[in-house]
Amino acid sequence: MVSLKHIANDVGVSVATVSNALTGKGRVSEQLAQRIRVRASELGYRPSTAARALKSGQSGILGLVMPDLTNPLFPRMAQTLSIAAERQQVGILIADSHGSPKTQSRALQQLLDRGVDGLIVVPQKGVSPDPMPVPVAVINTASDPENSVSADHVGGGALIADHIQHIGHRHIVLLGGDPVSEVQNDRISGMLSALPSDALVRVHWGVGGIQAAIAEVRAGATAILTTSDLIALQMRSELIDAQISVPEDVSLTGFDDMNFAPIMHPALTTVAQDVDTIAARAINIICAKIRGDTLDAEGETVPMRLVVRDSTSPPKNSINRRLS
Amino acid sequence: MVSLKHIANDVGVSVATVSNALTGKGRVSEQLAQRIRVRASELGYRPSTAARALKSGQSGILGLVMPDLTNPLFPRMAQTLSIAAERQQVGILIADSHGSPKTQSRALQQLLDRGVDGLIVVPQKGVSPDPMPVPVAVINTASDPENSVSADHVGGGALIADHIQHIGHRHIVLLGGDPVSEVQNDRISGMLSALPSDALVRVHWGVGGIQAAIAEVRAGATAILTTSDLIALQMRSELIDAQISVPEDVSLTGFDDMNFAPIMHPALTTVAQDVDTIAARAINIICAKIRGDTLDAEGETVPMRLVVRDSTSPPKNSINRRLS
DNA sequence: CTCTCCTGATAGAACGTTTAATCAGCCAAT
DNA sequence: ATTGGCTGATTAAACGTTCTATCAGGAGAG
Repeated sequence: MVSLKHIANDVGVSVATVSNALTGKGRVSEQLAQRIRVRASELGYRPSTAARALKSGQSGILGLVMPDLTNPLFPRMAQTLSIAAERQQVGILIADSHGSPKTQSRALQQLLDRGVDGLIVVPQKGVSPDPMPVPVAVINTASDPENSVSADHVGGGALIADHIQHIGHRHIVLLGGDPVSEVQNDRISGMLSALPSDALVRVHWGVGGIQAAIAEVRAGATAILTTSDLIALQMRSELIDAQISVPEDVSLTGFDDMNFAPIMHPALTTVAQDVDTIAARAINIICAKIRGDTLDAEGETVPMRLVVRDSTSPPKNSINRRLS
Repeated sequence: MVSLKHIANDVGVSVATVSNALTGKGRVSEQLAQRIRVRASELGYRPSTAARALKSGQSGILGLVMPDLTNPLFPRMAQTLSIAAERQQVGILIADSHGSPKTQSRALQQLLDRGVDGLIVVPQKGVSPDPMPVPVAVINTASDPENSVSADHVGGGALIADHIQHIGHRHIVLLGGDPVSEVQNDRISGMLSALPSDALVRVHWGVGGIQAAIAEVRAGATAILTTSDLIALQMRSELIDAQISVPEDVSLTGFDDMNFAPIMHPALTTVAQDVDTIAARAINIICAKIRGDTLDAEGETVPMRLVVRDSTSPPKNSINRRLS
């Protein structure tokens, strides 16, 4: 391990001068600085982050807490975060909160003990984290717009519902996974807001909802809007069993544009979260707070993007309905 | 930030005594130690990892480098690693190498600069990392059995091929994604090894392989064995278009047991990596090396597990074949 | 009574970096 | 000729922890 002292001895100057030369902070003649820089790189000098952290009180590390690392959005989130973090010269320490609020706060504590400079938290359903001694950015929660960055789930729901009503559907099933989830509720309410008042709309939840949806289709529903690609995939399976074809008999949509959505059969119409923007914005919020900057109204939600594929089409009997 | 010095002043002893009392290393009378511990916890003392790292030269942090964080195995890997790491009191710093060997070595360098104590690397296809100044555990590479832990891809291939031949298939297509991938080659060769010599076997690769497989099915093939669930899903789509039903007309298998495999239609027969064991073993290797322990022959591969679901069945004409 | 041994506690250095304070020269201005 | 200002470099302290060496004091042995 080659330290400032080694370089200092080697070049024949003091440690402080070496430090100044390398960081460009103090007063060093340009030629000496040059000589030091060259020698440092020759010796393969790497500054000790531990020493820096100790002296400055900043570790240059951010903590990332997710409720469930197997959440399909985690990979993309992690990737974008790590790229954005790399650009800002900070590292990302991950922690899993295994879905339970208790382990969430334990995970937070662990990260704090590791000396993270800030936290990025995707909170449990309905659990907002306690006030923390370091800056926090919360993802996918609209509760505290100051610290949070979230996809516009309501807008996304509206987007896809508008697409569906626009191509002529009037008897529609909305299918959610878990009524406790704030995110899923937002999506459903967004859908509801975009559907015309003359439409016949039914909302179902959970596993039982899938069978209910099939019954609804038998009763004339022409579209099923789910709050997750996973639910859509499951629904698709049941529809095959029930001999109902997509999109001829019924249109089907997902949510999140997961990896398998484009290669489903038919390719799934869905709505994509702009994970990149969300992650980048979260990093920005955190870094700005750490530097003490006042950030200018980053609180808005990030719009979602409609991805129309093959699982939606006008209802086969839409013309009849319009004539009636 | 409350430090040893605060506690020392508060209790009226020296810093060294406080340190000894809390770590239990020096010689402190039990009653004094008790008093110090109580006071420390009252003041909410948290040892500074930075100072510890500086003094000891160990950061207590492991680096995890993956070729692509959107890889579907990453979440489970990250989750298990983070749990195992938590148990061993170490943190996990993630880095993405975006698929390119160049950024892989940059990512490694970045982690080293952050002072990680060890590295867990899932290397690029065919790229083995340079010798490193810290212990390294390589995942899914059989090249260096000393440092590496890998799923038994060959065995997994054999497992699924054996299942297929066992239920009567004799005309079989093997479908790989990328012939450059060592992992996929292992899987294919495992399949080949388990198929009886009287079977008619064809191997196809890449996107063109999907159409080739369909042609093969038209020519009498009764099973398609892919090297990835994603390929299987894609194949499934094309089979629907081609009016070929699964598993009645053709059996289909995947690899990896990804999240969507059980909810595909029909639910996909596949082979699961024991990610938990792999991750735990990687952590063990790293921690043992860091402590300087000699580890006892952990080099073996981790067996895979066959998951039989609904996408495989005996070929409809298997009886005819057996009679002939 | 002195010497040694043991226990319980302390002083102080060290890890590598940053930074405020200081200092030696040198030139110009009073 | 003393003062003041400037440049280029150094000294030393500090961050919080660990750990070796040291020390005070009491007990026991000679």
